Amino acid sequence: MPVPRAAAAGRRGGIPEATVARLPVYLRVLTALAESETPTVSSEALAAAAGVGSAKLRKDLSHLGSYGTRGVGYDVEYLVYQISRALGLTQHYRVVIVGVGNLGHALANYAGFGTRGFEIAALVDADPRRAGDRIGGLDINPLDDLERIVKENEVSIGVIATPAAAAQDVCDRLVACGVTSVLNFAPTVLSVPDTVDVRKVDLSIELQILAFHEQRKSSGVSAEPGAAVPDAVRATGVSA
Amino acid sequence: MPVPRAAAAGRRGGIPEATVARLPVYLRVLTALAESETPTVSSEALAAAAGVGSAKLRKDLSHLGSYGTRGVGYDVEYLVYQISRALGLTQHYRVVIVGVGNLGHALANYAGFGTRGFEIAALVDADPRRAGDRIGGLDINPLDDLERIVKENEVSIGVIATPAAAAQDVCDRLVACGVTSVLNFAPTVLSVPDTVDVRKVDLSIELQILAFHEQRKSSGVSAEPGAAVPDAVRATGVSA
DNA sequence: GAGTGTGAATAGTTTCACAGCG
DNA sequence: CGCTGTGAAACTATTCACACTC
Repeated sequence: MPVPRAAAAGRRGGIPEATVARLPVYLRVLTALAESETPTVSSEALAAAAGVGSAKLRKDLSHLGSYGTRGVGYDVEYLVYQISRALGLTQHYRVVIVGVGNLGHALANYAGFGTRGFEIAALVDADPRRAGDRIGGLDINPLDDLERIVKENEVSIGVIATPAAAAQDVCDRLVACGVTSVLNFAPTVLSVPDTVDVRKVDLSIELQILAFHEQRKSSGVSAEPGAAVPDAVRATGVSA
Repeated sequence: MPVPRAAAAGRRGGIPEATVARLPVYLRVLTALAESETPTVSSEALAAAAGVGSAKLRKDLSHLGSYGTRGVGYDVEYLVYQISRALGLTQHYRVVIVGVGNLGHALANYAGFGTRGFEIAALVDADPRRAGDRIGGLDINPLDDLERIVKENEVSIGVIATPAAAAQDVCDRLVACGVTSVLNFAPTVLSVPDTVDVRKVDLSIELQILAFHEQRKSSGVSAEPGAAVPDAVRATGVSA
């Protein structure tokens, strides 16, 4: 079924999404190993520390290139560098956090933020009473200054930690002044042009997913009895 | 076509993970619709509001049963009920939050927590100076009381918001006293028996994933032949 | 006519298993 | 030998397109 459609495998940029999502985990483990001066790791050991299977790990790394040594494993330092590079962490990204409530506060203080390639350019909040306060060494700016801040600092990533009702508006403003990646903590679906990437982090969704599995454990796993309605409807086609 | 081998003919609990992860989004949109007293929605409208394609939405809902009406759409109230039930939200879950730093503080105040089937049974922190403080109407308990609290309240979900160094230990203790679902905010891979579900929420991983895509935008995206970088989008849907 | 529900086609991901290098 | 790198197989998920119901 030809019509190969050039999957761009192997070529630059052809790293599968699922792999990209795991690279940061490997990177974290490798960084810890580097600090304890471990020179090399096997796929087996690295995979165990990252909580994945070794075959998956090797396949993931194979998308970056051939950086292991057969019979030995991977050089820790070198692999740290290669993964950082693949993720684009050799560049610098400036971030603006909008909304300095409890969550924004937590984010502003989050140490891992500054560590690798990310820099908080500014904190912004709609509440004028908060403007001028400092958190983690950073001033809080009024929302009106958002556009100026983004442009002056060449911010490329916006973090939205506002209430749900404000999120789309803030997002539109960020996008309008050139932000191309958004991390959304507000419980809303944001709509953006498809040149912009949005990732969402949503506590209540995570809890609900856990609830689903939790429920399944407590009720006999065999069937799904449902509450009051006979739901066995599963009309799986007519199966002839 | 290779031999199919004995596939999942049995169809057990049968809702795909990917679907489970989206149901909470649909539920949120539907809840909003219910509040604005909209009686029915089409898959098209609901999908748009949830940010997915309509075919995907219909397929997702079809795993719960046949709850739509052809030519009309879905009854909002009824669908809210069916999704809630499928997710196990008709049951009640008690949650303990361990670690009341900035993030734990934010979580404790998170309104969405109490809303649907979840109840924060207790807050726990290792710092004895914090014990006795109250946040959002809840006392902070010393870490030593963790086991007692979990058992007395029949906690089934543990939320870990401690520093990375403490996370595995806290997790082990939670698991030892019967917690079967864990939501981990600490930047570590937790290891648990496979009877326990862990979901992780990790800010720096999300940022790194965004960085990857960001990098790809700024460097000439050489690998993509057909799709240029049409930027008419720059001006769309914004103003404000 | 409008819009759901679903087989079939396609795309993406994980797992297997082993060839081959150090 | 041990361990990486990788085709091929198995599985999971998305998209298409249309029969069928209201």
